[in-house]
Amino acid sequence: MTYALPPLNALRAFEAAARHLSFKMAAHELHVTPAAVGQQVKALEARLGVQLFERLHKQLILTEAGQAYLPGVSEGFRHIADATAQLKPAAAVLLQLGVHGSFDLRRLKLAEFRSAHLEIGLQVLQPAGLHELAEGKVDLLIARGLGHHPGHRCDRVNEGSGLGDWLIAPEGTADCPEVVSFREWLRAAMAENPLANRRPRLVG
DNA sequence: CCTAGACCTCATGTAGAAGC
DNA sequence: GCTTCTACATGAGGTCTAGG
Repeated sequence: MTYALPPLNALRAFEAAARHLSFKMAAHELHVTPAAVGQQVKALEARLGVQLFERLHKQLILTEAGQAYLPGVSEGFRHIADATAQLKPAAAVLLQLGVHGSFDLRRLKLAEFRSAHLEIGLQVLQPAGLHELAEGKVDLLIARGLGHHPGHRCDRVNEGSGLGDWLIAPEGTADCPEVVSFREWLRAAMAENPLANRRPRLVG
């Protein structure tokens, strides 16, 4: 059996834009530009022959057709997400951790973290910096002395010591369960080994 | 009224993949 | 290797709102 489906990227753009009622917010969620979202939605409308949004200035409104279409599309994506979650492979989530060069990884006891969180496949890239985070090469970054970055959540993981080490994660994923788990683990490990960030050491 | 900011549209260019 | 298609980015421009 085949399915007469519109392009899934266009559906994602529509679904995100309909939820936020904003191309800009949808673009932020999907990590593309507003123009890309607008083009995807426009292409979807052309393909369906139905106008899904009413474009007002500084405001986006779902047409009746859009309102009728949205629940089914959202439900479809939810089904896909559920089905994906039910696969439950050994490491359902792959987490790429970037670490600045002078950080001593050995005191973090990552092997214990991996044992405690079998559902998380943790991989480490060192040295890594904001460049790697921006390019998406890493999902999280342990950086030194850098506490504020627009669009990112920065949590200090070793209170009260020098420049400090910060765990930086994109706002969109900062509250994901696996990220929260790692953040808590990191804080606990840093509290247990307060000297972990003071001794530059090459690893590898 | 003027200006800045916000948001979207449109035209154009780029990059990668696929088909020939 | 060339062409086509898809997806996306960039930059200019239009329109509205808010503030001075």
